[in-house]
Amino acid sequence: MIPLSSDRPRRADAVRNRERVLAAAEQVFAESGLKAQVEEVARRAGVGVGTVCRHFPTKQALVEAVLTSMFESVLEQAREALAGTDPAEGFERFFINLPEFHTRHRVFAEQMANELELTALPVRNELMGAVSELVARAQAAGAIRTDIGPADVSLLFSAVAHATAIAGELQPMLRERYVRIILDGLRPDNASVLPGQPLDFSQLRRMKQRRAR
Amino acid sequence: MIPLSSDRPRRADAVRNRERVLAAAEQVFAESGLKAQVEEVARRAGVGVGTVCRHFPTKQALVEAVLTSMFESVLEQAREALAGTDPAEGFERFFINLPEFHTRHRVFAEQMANELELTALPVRNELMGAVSELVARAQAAGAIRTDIGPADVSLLFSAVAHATAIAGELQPMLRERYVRIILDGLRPDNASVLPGQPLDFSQLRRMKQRRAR
DNA sequence: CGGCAAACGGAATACGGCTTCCGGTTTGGA
DNA sequence: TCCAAACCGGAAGCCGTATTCCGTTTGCCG
Repeated sequence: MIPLSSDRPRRADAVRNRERVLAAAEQVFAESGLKAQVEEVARRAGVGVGTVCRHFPTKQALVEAVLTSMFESVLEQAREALAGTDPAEGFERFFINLPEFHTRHRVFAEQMANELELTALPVRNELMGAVSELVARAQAAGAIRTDIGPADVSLLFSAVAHATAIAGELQPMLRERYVRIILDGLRPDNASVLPGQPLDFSQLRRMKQRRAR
Repeated sequence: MIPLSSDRPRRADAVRNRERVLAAAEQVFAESGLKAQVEEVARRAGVGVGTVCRHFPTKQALVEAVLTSMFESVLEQAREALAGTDPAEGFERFFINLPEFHTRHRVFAEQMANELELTALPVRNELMGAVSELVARAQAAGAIRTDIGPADVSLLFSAVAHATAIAGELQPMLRERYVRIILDGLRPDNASVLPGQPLDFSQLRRMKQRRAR
C-alpha cells in the first residue's frame, strides 16, 4: 500500500530483487498470459510472494510494469522502421522482423483485446502515434490499400498473435505465415471492397469504453 | 455427480428447465465468453444455481453442451456450402455469410485457442473434416493459394473473431472487414512465399497436446 | 385426491488465487 | 563490530466463484 516513493534510496538487495521479479514476470506472462499466477512469478524470480507484492502492490501493477517495458521496446522498433527511407519496407519489417514484438506478444495481445485496460499508459499513446505514421506513409507510397486505418492494422496483427499463442516451437513460424498472408491481403492490388470506414485508434478506444459500461 | 442417465424418463419441468438453462448459457457465453458466471446463467434462465448444477454437474459440462450445439449449427452451414456447385463461392460464403458463426463466435474462438480443450467432441471432428474439404475444393478450383492447410484457415478466422470480440455494435462490420482482408490474402495472385508447410488439423492437435504438458 | 419421489431454490461450503502480516534476516552506516 | 531500519519468506487471511446440501415445492401416478 505504501507508494514506495522512488526518490527514497533503496537497499541494494531491494533493487536487485525488483529487477529479478520484473524479468521473471516478463517471462511468465509471455508464456502464459494474464492467467499466470503471481506465485509462479515469485518462484521463477527466486523470491517469496511477499517480495513480489511489496514491490508491485497488486497484480495489475505488475502487469502494467511489464507492459510498459514491452511497449517501450516495440516503440523503439517502430521508430527505427520510421527512420528508414522506404515506407513499404519499414512497414513490413515492423510487422515481421521484430523478435520482441513476437516473443512477448501474448500479454500484449491480451492487453489490446482487454476491456479492463482502463489505465492509459503514456508510452502506449506514443506507440499508437508511431504505428499511425507507419501506416500513413506506407499508404502514401502506394504499398498498402487505403481503405484501412491504423487501428485495423493493429487489431489484425494482435489477432494473429493471439491465435498462434497456443503453438509451441512452431509458434514463430506460424506467426510469420499468418503475418505474411495478412500483408498480402493488405496490398492495394486485387483488394476487394470493404464495408465501413478505416478505423483509427480514437474510434477503437471509444468502442472499448462503450463496451466497458 | 449422478450421471443423470438420459434413458430414464424425466419430469416435464425438468426438461423445460434444461432447455432454458442451455439457451441462457448460449446467450451469456456468447456475450461474455468463458468468464461468464454460472449464477448469471441461472438468473437469465429464471432458475436457481442449484438447478443449473444439477443438469450440468460442472461448468465445463455446461460449456461443452453449448459448444456442441454451436458446432452442430456451424457444421450444418459448412455442409450447405459444400452442397453448392461453385467451390470458391462456397468457401467465401462459409466464412462471411453465417450469422451463427459470427454471433456465437466468442466462446467458439476462446475454445479454439484454449489448451484446456482436452475433451474431443465428436461433432468437432466432423466440422474439421468439412472445413478441410471446403479448403481442398477451393484450392483445386484455383480460388485460394495452395501453400496453406485447413488448420491455417481455421486459426486465421478464429483470430479475427477474437480480435473483434471487444467491439460493440461495430462488431459485425469489423468482422467482415477483416474476413475480407484475409480472403484477399488467401488468393493465389500476388501470394508471397510462406515459411513452413500447410498446417492440417492433426498437426494442430499435436501442438496443443504438447503444450498442455 | 393423496402420497411420494423427483426437482427446485438458494444458503452454506469448498476451493483457488491475490494480498497482507509478522517473526526472522540482511544491509549499511556509525 | 553493532544496531536500527529496511527487507525477506511464506503462512494466514480474504474474496470471488463453482459446487454441494437440504428443507420445500411440484409433477406424476394410482
